[in-house]
Amino acid sequence: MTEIGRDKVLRAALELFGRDGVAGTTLSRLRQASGVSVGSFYHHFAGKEEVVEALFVECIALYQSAFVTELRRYEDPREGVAAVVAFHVRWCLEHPDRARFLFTERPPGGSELTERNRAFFGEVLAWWRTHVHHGALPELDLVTAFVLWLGPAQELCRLWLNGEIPTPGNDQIARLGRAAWRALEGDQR
Amino acid sequence: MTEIGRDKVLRAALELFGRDGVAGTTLSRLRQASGVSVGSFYHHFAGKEEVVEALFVECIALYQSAFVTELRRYEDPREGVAAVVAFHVRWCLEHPDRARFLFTERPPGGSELTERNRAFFGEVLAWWRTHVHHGALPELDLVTAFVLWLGPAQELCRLWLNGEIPTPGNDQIARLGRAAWRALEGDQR
DNA sequence: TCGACTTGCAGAATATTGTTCTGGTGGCCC
DNA sequence: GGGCCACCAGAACAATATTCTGCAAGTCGA
Repeated sequence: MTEIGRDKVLRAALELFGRDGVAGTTLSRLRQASGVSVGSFYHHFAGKEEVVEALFVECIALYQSAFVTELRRYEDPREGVAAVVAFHVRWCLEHPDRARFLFTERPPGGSELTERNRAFFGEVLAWWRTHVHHGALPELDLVTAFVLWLGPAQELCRLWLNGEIPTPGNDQIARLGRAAWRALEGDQR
Repeated sequence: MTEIGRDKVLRAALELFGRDGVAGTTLSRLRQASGVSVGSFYHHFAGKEEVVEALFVECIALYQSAFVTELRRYEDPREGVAAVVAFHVRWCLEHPDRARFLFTERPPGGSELTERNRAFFGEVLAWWRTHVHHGALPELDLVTAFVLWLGPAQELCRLWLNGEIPTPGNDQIARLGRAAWRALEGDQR
């Protein structure tokens, strides 16, 4: 398990991709920042694109696992919905590099990614359904529910990550949580 | 006003950037697709990045002007809010190349862009305020209002543009419009 | 009408960046 | 030891982006 070189690249990539974007990061700078030779780099990765994909998987795994952990803490759907909205924003604020990379770069297509997404949505859906069953949440299709739930928070984060708005405050985050609940609760299929 | 070469590049870039992304579009393909020589290209643009910026400005100008036109058609705030949500999604469906470029690429920093954005938000804000004044809409700060209003639609479009979900249907769009209204209306500063 | 000047263009030459190739450690197993 | 393998080094090469030199057609004032 001696993945020292590989990990060095990924750590450096996280910072460089976050700051300068994937396109703005040259391979030599990435190598320079990670202290890795050409040969070593291509030993671990097929190319730049594979670094993107690996990093994407790593970041999204972190995000999704924290997301699910947070979600599971809540029995009450109203609390859960608001909590996850707050979680999303706070996660972006606490991991700006990872978030910028995840949410402002075009996602790569890799199959591991779709696999993880499937699992993730499965978890969320399970939580959702238990509450639908009890009549607390409407039976929206998952996509609609998802965008109503997290779309505003996501858009807010993107604006912040792009430097277009100041850091969101607690009251603003709370407002998004309450609004998400109203948006979700009111509609019936 | 003989911008023939320049325009040929922009038209080709729209298609190529939309399909393959900025990073995936090489300069030679862009030149080949637009039938423009190296010299001609660099006569009109300082480099690839400037093409991105010019195209971005062009696309966002189209989008924003259509947005404002649509918005102005509505006196009733509830109708206006829902109509603009629908407009946003339909605009993406009707101009997938432009939308993909605008909403899935990292926005460039140019000053003309911030200028246009300022003007645009000014227009929207004006509409918003007239209704706040009449008590029909809450006095949210513009950012919060904006993400609540269009965040879900925007996220839905992004998912579609990335090929992750099927084409949104009319009922789904209408639902987002009604939900946006509930999200906005309920909250007071 | 001349000629300085500009705009738009062509393509060779060059610089920058990404990828492949050849090889060299050092550990591990037989 | 010798074959094998993960890891690494860096020269060589390929692809891509950018600069440079020059040319043709307009235009504008003297």
